[in-house]
Amino acid sequence: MVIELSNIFNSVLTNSLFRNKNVLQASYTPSSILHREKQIEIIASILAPSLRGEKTSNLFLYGKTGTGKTLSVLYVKEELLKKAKEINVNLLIEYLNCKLKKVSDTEYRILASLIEQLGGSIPATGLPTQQVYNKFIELIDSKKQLIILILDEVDQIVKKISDSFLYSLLRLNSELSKSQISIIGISNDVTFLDNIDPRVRSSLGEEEILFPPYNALQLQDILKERCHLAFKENVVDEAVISKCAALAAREHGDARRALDLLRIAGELAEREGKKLINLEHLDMANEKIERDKILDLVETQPIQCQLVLYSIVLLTKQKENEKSKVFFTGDVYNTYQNLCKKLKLEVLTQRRVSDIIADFDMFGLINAVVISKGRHGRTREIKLSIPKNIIDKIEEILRTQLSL
DNA sequence: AGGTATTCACATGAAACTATTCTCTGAGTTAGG
DNA sequence: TAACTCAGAGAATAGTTTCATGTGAATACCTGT
Repeated sequence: MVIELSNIFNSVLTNSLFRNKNVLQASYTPSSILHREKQIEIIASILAPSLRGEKTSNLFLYGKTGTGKTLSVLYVKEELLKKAKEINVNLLIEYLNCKLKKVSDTEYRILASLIEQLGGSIPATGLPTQQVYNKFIELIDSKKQLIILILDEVDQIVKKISDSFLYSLLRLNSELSKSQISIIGISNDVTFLDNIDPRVRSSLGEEEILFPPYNALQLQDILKERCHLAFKENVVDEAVISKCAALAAREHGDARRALDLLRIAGELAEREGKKLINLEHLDMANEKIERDKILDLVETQPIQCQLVLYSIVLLTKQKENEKSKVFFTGDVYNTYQNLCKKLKLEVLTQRRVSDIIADFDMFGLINAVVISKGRHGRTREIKLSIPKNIIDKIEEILRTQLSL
């Protein structure tokens, strides 16, 4: 056993296709950012006055995931800091991703983590929020300086806390005497600005920059560049790259997705002991990403939702051999009820189950269309919209999680 | 035959309820002066 | 005495139920030919 294992280890060590896998990870910051020159230029020109010690406009960046928003801001941040140091200006730029679990839940935690980043400390719980505010202000205002606050995924804040928090952040300047603060908001929800307090809107969106999705050609460029660093010579050929770009371009031009795809394809090829990545690996990788996404979603659902899903899976299997392959909300609810009784769980109302079904529809797990069957009422026609092989896997997961 | 009314089986909305989490206050505890 | 800790009251929140209202077309029911 020991020997076999060491064989595996050794083959991984010697046969690796990768030169540096990190390059394909989301956290990696490339030295040059392709196809975002314009955006970076605009960001830089908006933030540039900070080098003269002037307050800059608030800035709002939006665009779909994987379009280089975070990357671009962080790049400008580094460059700005470098320059600021050179000419000796007191400039502080803080980046905070509001989506991180430990951060995002409450106003308190956001402030706390901001304070922590600024070098202060605060107990994890127990203090009144106002006091945390004061401490925050005190910390910022302790000396004359300019602060630029980058809030990644601001939409999360609003979703979880309401926009009043943003409002007070934006108005912070009036409470500061020595220093000044500007805020950069990043969001991948394009409609975000439309449904928030107009006061916040006008003030956060003083300047707005849209990050359009990459097209397939641009993705190719990015991939090529990274491939060079990530893989050894002759591991990836042109066809693979262009296919990879095409796949990702279909997913609203998500560069992160493209890189993941390539990395996973590489890992798969490596595991097979191949010397180069071919198109099949890419397909497998694509499928794997898709599958992982779905399975993850299924696994993290609360138990009642899982039960509803399980009912749907059961019905799908049952209807497989019958003439009419469709079934309706009522059918799902019945099966669900039976399952609940069997498991001695409390039964949710039909109203709720209806909402849960609507949720699954939104996730894309199922396809539910409202139809009218005339005299026989109105209901949803439900279909699982998942490849067959994954359905089995889901059934398995649900069965173990529900201990059926 | 052609038109109207009914009716089903849920969808969809709003409000109320509930259990859990979060915030905040003051009492109690600790430690340093 | 100031700083810290912690329990419990009160507020916020998410998940759910209750109540109310809406909906599209197959079907039942007319109506006049």
